[in-house]
Amino acid sequence: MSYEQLSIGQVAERTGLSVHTLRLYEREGLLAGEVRRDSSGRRVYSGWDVEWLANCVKFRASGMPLATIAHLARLVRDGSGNEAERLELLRAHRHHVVAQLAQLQDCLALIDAKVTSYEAHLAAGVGDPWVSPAR
Amino acid sequence: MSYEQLSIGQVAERTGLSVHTLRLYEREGLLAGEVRRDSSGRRVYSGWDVEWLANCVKFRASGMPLATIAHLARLVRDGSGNEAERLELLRAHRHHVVAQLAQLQDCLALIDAKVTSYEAHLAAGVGDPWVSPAR
DNA sequence: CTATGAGCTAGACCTCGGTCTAGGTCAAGG
DNA sequence: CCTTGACCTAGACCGAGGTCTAGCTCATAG
Repeated sequence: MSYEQLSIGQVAERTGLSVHTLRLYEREGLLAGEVRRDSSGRRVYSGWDVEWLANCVKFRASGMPLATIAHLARLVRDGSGNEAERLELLRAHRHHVVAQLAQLQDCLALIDAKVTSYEAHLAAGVGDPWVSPAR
Repeated sequence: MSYEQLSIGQVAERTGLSVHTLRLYEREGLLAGEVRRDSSGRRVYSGWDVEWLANCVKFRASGMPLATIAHLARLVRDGSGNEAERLELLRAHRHHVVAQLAQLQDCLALIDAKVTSYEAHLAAGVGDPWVSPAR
């Protein structure tokens, strides 16, 4: 089984992150497998690194701070024996995500109410649905 | 009908924002009704302002930038005649929120998969479900 | 009369997450 | 040989969104 050998530019392309950001993430300890270097010091990523980074992108998109991802990465890097801690971390983030979902649903309901009322307003010429009371 | 007269501290209490943040929001133009002042220059908020701010909080929680909220506030402040623009702005944000919901769902699926696999791992002692391949 | 507490302004400061620059190394191609 | 382009490091810079400080004005309570 031969591992893919990817340059930072290729990884940037497939993860959607910039090369700058990839180097930042590495400095911040987000990578779960230490990055090897070729003979002239350039980073060599594996396909597995790309998968891990794709997960990082999702974690970021769901509001996980870099420090937390770094924490998780360290646990994974440290190998077996801390699975309970990883699970705990994931569950904590899960709670966070579920809370965000609820908030977004809530906001969506507000928007939909306003949109509906503006549509009615525009169609029928009824009063401004979001007006400050005269004072 | 008598309007409520609220101090900045009371508004902070009921919106969950700090007084600092309330003043920031005002400077940034997020308020849809200009804030009056009492005889000695202190801000006097109405119940309507609090409602508006509660909406702002939801917008913020769903990722709307301050500048966009300020834009919406300006439209509302300017009064009738720009309802179509407000509607457009709300619809744009709605799209944004829906996209975020999808991303969060996606992330939730990832987390749930990992959580499930860690639980199985911990219960049964099977292999580390998130291990870097040996290399 | 004075001390306390809430509010005021202007502006400094902070964190987070990127983004970009300067100045250098290296390999391949014309 | 020389240019081009991708990569390297270290570190500056940036925008967003808050948060806090200094120094002031008031009103109320003791």
